[in-house]
Amino acid sequence: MLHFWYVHSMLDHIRDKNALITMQKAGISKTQQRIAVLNILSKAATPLNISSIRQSLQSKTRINRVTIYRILSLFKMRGIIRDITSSGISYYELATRENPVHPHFNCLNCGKLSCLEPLTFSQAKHLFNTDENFSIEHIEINISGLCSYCRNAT
Amino acid sequence: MLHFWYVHSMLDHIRDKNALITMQKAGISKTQQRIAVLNILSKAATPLNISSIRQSLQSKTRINRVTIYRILSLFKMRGIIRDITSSGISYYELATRENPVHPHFNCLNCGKLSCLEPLTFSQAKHLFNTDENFSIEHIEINISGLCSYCRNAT
DNA sequence: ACCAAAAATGCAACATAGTTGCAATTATTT
DNA sequence: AAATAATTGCAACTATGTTGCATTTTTGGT
Ligand SMILES: [Mn+2]
Ligand SMILES: [Mn+2]
Ligand SMILES: [Zn+2]
Ligand SMILES: [Zn+2]
Repeated sequence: MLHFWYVHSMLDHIRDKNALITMQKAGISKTQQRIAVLNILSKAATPLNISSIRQSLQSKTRINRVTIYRILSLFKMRGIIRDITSSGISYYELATRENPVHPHFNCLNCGKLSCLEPLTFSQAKHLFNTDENFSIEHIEINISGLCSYCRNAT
Repeated sequence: MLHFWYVHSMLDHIRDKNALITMQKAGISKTQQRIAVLNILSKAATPLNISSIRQSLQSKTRINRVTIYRILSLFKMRGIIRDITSSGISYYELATRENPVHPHFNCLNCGKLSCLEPLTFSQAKHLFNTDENFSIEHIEINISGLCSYCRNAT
């Protein structure tokens, strides 16, 4: 019989190792706090905001509020994560090769942020009449409405 | 000879009248503070954030910080204005028939927010593989990079 | 494994955005 | 013009985000 806790701790172990490799590659020190933040983001199914990250963290690692901001800022600079600001709130998600920039859907009822299928940069760029003199560096698309759960739970 | 100040005060007068008509139509009380906020937004060439609105206001009308939030919130509810949240900051612009929802460009250097040509809702909606069970209510597109001024001023 | 240097964290203090309850003021209605 | 209804100002509060500096942890060399 396969024990749930066993599989779980095994996955955690793999994640820890991946976290270390990521930081190795980025050339930054491997601290307890950074590993913890990275693990939470890699476990997450959707982008997380600061308060979600904080909640997930405080049950495991002792970590200061300021430290989380500094870690997220560093990770972003190094291209390890990217942030999405939807309706004024910053969310964070892993930025890997397999996970390119994509639009997001924000449920107006439950607040959940979901990832949508990616649009290629050129696809998106083609849409905007920027024959103008803007040099586009980033395109952020946030869609809002009701998620399937909230729509059916009237 | 045409006097600058004369044309200016004439335009101000027209704006005041328009503001009153707008609030009449919306069925809300016509207060000094609301007229002031509406005039600032109708004068603006680009969407304004709270601090810009506050700065423009304090030279003319005495108005409390909280009141501005309440007015903007009311105007938004009544469809008089719409807000754009680009990189975590809320901006406000007039929402008229002649000015439909459109993408915005945020200069990463000078921070200025510019309005881009509108995309029709169906055009935009067509882009996203939302054969999924989301009901789309709003599509927000924020593009960032360098504006012409900042790009040429290297 | 140990030590010094470098880097990261924790803490306190601060800044700004945004919200709420309630009393004072202003707008609307009669 | 007075009564009523609505709006505003004020104080207090929450949440997010930033900075300087002392303490702790990590790193790299021995
Ligand atoms: Mn995503
Ligand atoms: Mn605009
Ligand atoms: Zn929902
Ligand atoms: Zn610029």
